[in-house]
Amino acid sequence: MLSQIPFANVAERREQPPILAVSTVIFSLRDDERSGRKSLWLPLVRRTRDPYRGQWALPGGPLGARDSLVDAAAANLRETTGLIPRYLEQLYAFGDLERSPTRRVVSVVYWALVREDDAPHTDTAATSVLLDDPNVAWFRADDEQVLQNMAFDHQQIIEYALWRLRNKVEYGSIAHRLLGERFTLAQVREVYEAVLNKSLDPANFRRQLRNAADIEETDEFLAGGKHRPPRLYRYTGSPTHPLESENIS
Amino acid sequence: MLSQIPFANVAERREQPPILAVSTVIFSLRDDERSGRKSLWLPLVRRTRDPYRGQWALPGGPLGARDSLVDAAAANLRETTGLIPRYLEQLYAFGDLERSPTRRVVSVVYWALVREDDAPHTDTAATSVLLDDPNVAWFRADDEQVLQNMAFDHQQIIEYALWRLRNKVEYGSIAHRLLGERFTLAQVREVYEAVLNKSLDPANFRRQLRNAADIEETDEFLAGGKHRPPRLYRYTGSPTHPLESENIS
DNA sequence: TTAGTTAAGGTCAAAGTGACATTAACTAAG
DNA sequence: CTTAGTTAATGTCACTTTGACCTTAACTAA
Repeated sequence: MLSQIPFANVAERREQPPILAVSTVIFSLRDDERSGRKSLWLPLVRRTRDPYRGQWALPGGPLGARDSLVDAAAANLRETTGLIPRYLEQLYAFGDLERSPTRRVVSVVYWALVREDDAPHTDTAATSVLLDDPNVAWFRADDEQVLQNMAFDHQQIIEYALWRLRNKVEYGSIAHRLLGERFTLAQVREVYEAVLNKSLDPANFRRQLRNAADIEETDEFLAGGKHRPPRLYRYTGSPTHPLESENIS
Repeated sequence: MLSQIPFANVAERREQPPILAVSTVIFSLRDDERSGRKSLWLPLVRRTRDPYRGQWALPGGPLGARDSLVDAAAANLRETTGLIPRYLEQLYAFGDLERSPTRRVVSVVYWALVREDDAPHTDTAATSVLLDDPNVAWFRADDEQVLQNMAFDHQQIIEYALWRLRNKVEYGSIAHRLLGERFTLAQVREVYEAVLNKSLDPANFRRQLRNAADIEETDEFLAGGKHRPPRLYRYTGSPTHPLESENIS
């Protein structure tokens, strides 16, 4: 594997100070024809330079000297994908020696959930890896084909982000961030079915959600379906700890 | 506040690439005369240089070019405190612009739990801030006096580590790491009482612990008390995710 | 032998959970 | 206008889990 970047020699690059970078894993909910259910999708960018030129990678870039970590992640995300997430949560700092074949890079990775409306799923066709035109595309979060051919250690990063998502305790906050201000209980259930990848009893799920103190009913209903209009609810909780949900300045 | 370090000027230092450092928050259990219960203690080191010379700080240092993040944390810990924790878990990466008054520093912070035996609580007297001799000392994790006078943003870091500890889901693993291989159910209860800072019903706590699949009884008993000898138990669980418990190489 | 102490297990009412049935309120087909 | 289809919303019931408390077991020290 050739590289045009200096310090490709291991002994040499190890003497260089580590580079600091930030990357982001973004999840969004989307209809999935394959499973019939909603499922999780994430945007990736195609690398235009070595190493891993042409392969898919997480959006990210070097940490600017004037940005805090979370600001750098947000700025980079806007530039590369056009996405403006409302909040970012720190996932993990990856710093193994051999994670980049060129220079030593320590990546602070953030993750976020965005609503379907905020996520311009520009091209449905871009869900195929075969496409060679655009440099940003959305993929199913469990698309093995794509994950296994990612640049750097980004496959592990995405898998860890998924693990964290599935092990998030708070019911309401995830749904709220994927769905928006107001949502029906059935939509929340769809979120959980997508994340946990299993069906849930609608009646029991409703009972548990309503008892969870951080979800509150509104006076509005969602009309338009071919059935009784469901009531809309609102999320009233706040992040459990400031660092678990960083604001973007 | 004077400083002998270059780039003290804000405009200047912002052009410098960020420095990468690692620090560690270590918790250990210890008898506490004040509360009558066991409580959490942590080791701090006294700074011998500006900035914050003379104040207490978390053990830590710059990231060596040859070390992975977790190895750097472990090596630094050994050098500054003599402690060799069996595992480290990544807590958070702190990277705000103004967290160090001199150069821009991004700190990847780890945390760990160590058993009382592994923690050489050398000097009981060192629990007082007034002492001026040693450069390492142990303090109660809720000692406001000390926390409020810590160097850098280390007070917030410790508070976040405590929050994470209190919100850890797994019953068994925390106790196992603070106590060792074999332990009585009452010792586990003491751990929880110390961490959560409240009393728990011994009978109900026992019932719940025994039902938790990752704790298993042994054939041994702990003799020596002035009462019926309690049975010893063993932790059989494994970390929920590799990144949640990094091995030290 | 007895008092003191903690271990270990049991009881019982209250609360919570999972499986499933019933009624409510809309749309669309005839 | 009526009826079938669909999902919303609530209720029922057996079963499990929880919190408060009691009883008995097994040791030490006086």
